[in-house]
Amino acid sequence: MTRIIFHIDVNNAFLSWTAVWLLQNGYQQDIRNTYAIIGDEDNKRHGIVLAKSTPIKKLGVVTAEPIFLARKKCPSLKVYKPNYKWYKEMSDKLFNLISKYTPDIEKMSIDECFLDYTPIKHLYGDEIKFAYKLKEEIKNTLGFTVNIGVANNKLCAKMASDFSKPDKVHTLFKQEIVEKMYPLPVGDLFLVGKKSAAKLEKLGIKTIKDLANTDINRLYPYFKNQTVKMIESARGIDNSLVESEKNVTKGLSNSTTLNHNLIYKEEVLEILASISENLTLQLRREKRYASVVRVQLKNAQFKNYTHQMTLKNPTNSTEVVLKTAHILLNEMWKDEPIRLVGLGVDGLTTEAIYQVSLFDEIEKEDQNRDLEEALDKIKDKFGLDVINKASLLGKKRVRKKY
DNA sequence: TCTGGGGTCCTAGGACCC
DNA sequence: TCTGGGGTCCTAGGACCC
Repeated sequence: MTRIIFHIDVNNAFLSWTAVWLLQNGYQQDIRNTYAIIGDEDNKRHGIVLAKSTPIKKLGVVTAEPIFLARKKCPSLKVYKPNYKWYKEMSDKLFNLISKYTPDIEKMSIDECFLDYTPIKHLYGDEIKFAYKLKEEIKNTLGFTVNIGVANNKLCAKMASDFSKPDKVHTLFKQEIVEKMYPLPVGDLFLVGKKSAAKLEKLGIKTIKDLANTDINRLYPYFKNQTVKMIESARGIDNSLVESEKNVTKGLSNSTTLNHNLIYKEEVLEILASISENLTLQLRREKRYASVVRVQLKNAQFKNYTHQMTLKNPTNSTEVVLKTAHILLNEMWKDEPIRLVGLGVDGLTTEAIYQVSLFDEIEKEDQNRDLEEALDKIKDKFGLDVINKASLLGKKRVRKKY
């Protein structure tokens, strides 16, 4: 059966949403029509462009570009700070509105989702008319515009929603692939990023059509198990389903680039302590537990390191996560200036699954012993004094515990 | 003139077990 | 003496997306 899939994508999401907020709070001007960007300049050493208005896009300003470069292209540019709490609110409103029509929605990010129209077509009729109606409803009730791509699978719907912006409905049905998708540069294909595009171009593969017509065996040495998927994508083939179960996140993380590089391990630990509070608070709110803890460091040369550890029993305790992070930090520490500190949890479960059995008690003991060992290791390495100094942290809980 | 933050998925290699 | 092979789990790093 031929499927009908929508991809719904907010135009310049962060900028549009800030524009809506400003208008609702008495601001006269709609910043969507001005030279405006969303970015965070102060506090960070050099901010980057998180989102941009259509007028400033025309001056060649691109996402993720340093703000000072954008300012060179447009000296009159205005920078507005991101308001993530508001963005989450707008995102929820959008997905709630769409959910009125079907539960078959797969969120792809804060501002994008897929919708399977196939099972509801008999209720709402022609898909293109419905797409236009939905687009208008979003604009009129929420105050921002979206693009909607309509196609026979997720990949083509996603490609279609990207065609021209803003406030548009595009189709990319099977019979339109050769005409609408084949001429595009290969880097425009979903999942072909910078690195892959560069490799492909070296091989003389410049357009999506070139890739569609390339023999699998020729590319296999370069892209291994990704090869088949890549070539099928170029041909507009994608059988993946719209899965609402994917809306449940599998991991959480938080990282921060410091104002100045950190020299001391204790300073890094301080950041980790505060992040671990945030993350485990989120976990506890959602009644979820993490089985993997991961620490990320970026040095002054921008080299990234990660160390991770799998826990015996999933946890959402701040103490356990922080202690694990501390062990990992000790493993990784090279006495070099650190630019970014991050902490993440993975392998999330909805229950703290202890091995329910005779082994239960043993497992718990094991866990305790592991923690003891960890503490001992830390004490061995630094001595109690240093640890206490580390908790200039001002976080009494941490000091008490150590 | 430097270069954010939050995710997912894949790969390669090592440890460990049978 | 010279040393298998399959399976699973874990880790570190990297590519990609927004």
